[in-house]
Amino acid sequence: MDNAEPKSPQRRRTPGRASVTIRDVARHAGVSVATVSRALRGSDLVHPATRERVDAAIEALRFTPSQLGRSLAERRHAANGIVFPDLSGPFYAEVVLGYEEVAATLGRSVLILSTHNRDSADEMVLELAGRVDGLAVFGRTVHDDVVAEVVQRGVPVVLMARTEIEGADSVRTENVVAAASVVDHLLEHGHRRMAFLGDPVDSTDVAERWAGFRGALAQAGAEVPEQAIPAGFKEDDGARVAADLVAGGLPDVVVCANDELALGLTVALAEQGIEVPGDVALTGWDDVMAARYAGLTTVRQPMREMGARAARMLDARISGDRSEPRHDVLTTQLVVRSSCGPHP
Amino acid sequence: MDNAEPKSPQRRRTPGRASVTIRDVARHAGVSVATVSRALRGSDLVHPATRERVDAAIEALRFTPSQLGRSLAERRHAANGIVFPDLSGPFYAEVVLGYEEVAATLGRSVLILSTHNRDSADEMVLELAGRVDGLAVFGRTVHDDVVAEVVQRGVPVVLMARTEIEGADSVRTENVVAAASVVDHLLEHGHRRMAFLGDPVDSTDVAERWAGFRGALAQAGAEVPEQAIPAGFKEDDGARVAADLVAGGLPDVVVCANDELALGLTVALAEQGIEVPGDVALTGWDDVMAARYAGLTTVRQPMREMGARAARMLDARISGDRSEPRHDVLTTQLVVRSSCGPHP
DNA sequence: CCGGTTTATGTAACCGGTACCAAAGGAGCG
DNA sequence: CGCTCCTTTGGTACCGGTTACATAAACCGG
Repeated sequence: MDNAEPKSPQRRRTPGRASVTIRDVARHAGVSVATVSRALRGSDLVHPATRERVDAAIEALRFTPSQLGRSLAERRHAANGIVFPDLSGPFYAEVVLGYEEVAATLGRSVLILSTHNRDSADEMVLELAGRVDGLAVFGRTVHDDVVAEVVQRGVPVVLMARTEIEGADSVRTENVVAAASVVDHLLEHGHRRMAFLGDPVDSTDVAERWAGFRGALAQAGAEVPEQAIPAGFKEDDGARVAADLVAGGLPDVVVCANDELALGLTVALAEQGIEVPGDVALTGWDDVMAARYAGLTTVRQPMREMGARAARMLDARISGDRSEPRHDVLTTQLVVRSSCGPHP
Repeated sequence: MDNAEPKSPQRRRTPGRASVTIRDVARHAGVSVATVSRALRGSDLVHPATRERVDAAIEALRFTPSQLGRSLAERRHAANGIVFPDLSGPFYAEVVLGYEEVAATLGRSVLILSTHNRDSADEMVLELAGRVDGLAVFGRTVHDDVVAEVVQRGVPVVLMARTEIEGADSVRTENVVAAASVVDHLLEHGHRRMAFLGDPVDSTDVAERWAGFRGALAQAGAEVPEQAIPAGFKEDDGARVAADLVAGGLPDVVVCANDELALGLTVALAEQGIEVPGDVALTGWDDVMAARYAGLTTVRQPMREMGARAARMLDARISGDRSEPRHDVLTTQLVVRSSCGPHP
C-alpha cells in the first residue's frame, strides 16, 4: 500500500508552497484520480456515496484544481486575448469592456495587451497568441504579417477597426457615410471652406473618414482640400496645429478625426482669442464623455457593441465555425451639438 | 531505434490541428528533447553546431513552444490578474493601463476581470486566482472572505482603493487631507453651507472623503451636515438628486464624491434654471477629462501610478519578498477651476 | 443459478514542456 | 598511455490534470 518510499527520487519540491493536487484528494478519499476528476466535472456517473467522500476530501484539503493542468489536458486555454494600442483614450476602455463582458459570460478569461508603440509589440502579440484560444486586434497596433502568422498558427483572429486580412473576421464602424453626413450637416450651416485634421495614413478609420469627407464635398460642388492636416489622436496633437491653422487663414470649419483632437484644438484656439463656433466651427468623432460637456458635435460609435461582437465572433470560431470570414460594419450616428455653429 | 510502433495506442489526436511539439523538433533535428529545450531557453551550454540544427528544425516546423506546457513545468503562470467593478468610468481605464504597462515590462501578461455586480463574481475571482501568479483587486468588488481565501491559497494580492486585509499589500490615494483642502478652499470662497454627495458606505474612498469633509468643517466651526446624500458614481445618480436638492433648499456648495456625479448634477440643475457656480458651487473628484472641459474644480488622483505601483508590489511578492505587507498612500492634488465660484 | 448488461472504479497513457542525473567523448596532464 | 575533468547530450521523471480502456461489481430476466 504505502509504496514508492525508497526508489522515488523524493518529490522535488520547489521553495514555494506545496499545492494540493488531485492525487492528494484521491488518496485522502480512498479513490482513484479518475474518480476524483469525474466527481470534479460533475457530469459523469459517480456513485453518490463516493461523490460525497470526494467532496469531503476536497473540502478538507481545500483543493482547487489547477487551471494549468486542466488546460493542458483539455488543450484549450479558456481565455481570449485583446490587443490595442493604448488604453488611455476614454474610448478603448469601452471596447475592452464590451469584449470582457461577453467573454466572461462565455466562460473565457480575457488577457489584455497594450502595445504602446513598443518595438517588441510583435513578439508580445505572438507570445499572447500562444496563451489564448482566440485573439482580437484593434487598429494598426500590429503588423499585417504578424497577424497573418497568428492566423496561420490556427488561432482565430478578429480585427477591429482595421483593414481586413485574409482568413480573419473583422468588425468596424461605418465611416464614409458618417463623414459625408457630417459634411452635409456643415453645408446646411452654410460652411464652405472645410479642413480635415487627422492622418489618413495612420489609421484605416481616419482614411475612410477623409475619403467620405472629400467625397461629400466634391458631390456638393464645394472646395475639396488637397490634403488632410496630419495629426495624432491626442489633445496635444490638436493644440499643436492651432498656430499653423490661424497663420494659414482659418477655414469655416475643421473636421477632426477624433474628439480629443477637436477638444485640444478648441482650447489652443481660445488661447489665441479665437472662438468656437463663432470664428471657426469644429467637429469631432467618437462622442467621448468630455464631448458632451464641451458641446462638441461629433459622431457616436457603438464601441461597446464592437467589443461584444468581436468576442462573439471569436467564440463561434473557437467553437469550430469554419464558414467564410465575416466582416461586420456597425452603424454610427451624428450627434449635433453647439460646436458646429447655431442652427440656420 | 524506431520503437513503440505496435504497442502504443496510437497518439490520440483531437479534431483540431496537430500542433508541433518539442518532440517533433527533436526528431527533426536528430537530438533529444532535452537539447531542444536547452537551445530554446538560450542559456545553457549547447554546442553551436547543434544549436544551429535545432534552430533550423524550429524554423522548418514553425514551432512555437506551448506556454501551457512551459507554465506547468515551471510552476508559474507569468501572468497577473486585475479585478475591478466596471471599466466604464473614464477612471479605471487609467489604473488598468498603468498596471498593464508595468506588468508587461516585467514579462507578465495581464488578465482582467470586471465584476459588473454579477452574483458569480466571487467564483470568478477564485477562478481567476487559479490562473495567475498575483492578483490586484480594486475597491469593493469582492467580498473580504474571498480575498482572504485567495491570500490563504498563497496567491499574492494587492488591494487598490480598499480597506486593508490581513496579509495583503495595498495602495490607495490620500482622501482625508484632500477633502479637507477642498473644504478649506471653499471656505475661502466664503461658502458656508456645504452638502456632500456620495455614499460613504459604498466605498472606502468615499467614507474617507466624507470624514475629511466633516472634520474640516468642524475645525472651521462651520455647520456640519448630519448625513451625506447617498448616490452611486454615475452621471445619472447625480442627476437624480437634483430635484431633492432644490426642494430641500440649496446649500452654498455640493462636494461630490466623484466627477461624474458632479457633472450629471450640473446638467440636471441647469435644466431647472440653476447655474453653477452662480447659484450653487460644485466640486468633483478624480479629474477626468470631461472635468477639464466642464470647468469642474476637483481632486486629481494618480491613477496610472496606482496601477503601476500595484504591479510592482505584486512582482516583489511573487519574486519571494516575505516582508511585512506595505500600505502605500499616494498623494492627491486639488485642481481649482471655475465650478467653485469666482476667486474672492 | 447463469450469461448478459449496466454501472462504478481503477490503471495508465496522454497534453507539452523542464531539469536532474548519468553517460559519452575529448582535452589536458603527469 | 592512463586518468581525471569538463563539455555535450540523452533518458526520463516530473508539473497536474483528463479520459480511453479494462475490470469488477451489481442487476435482471429466463
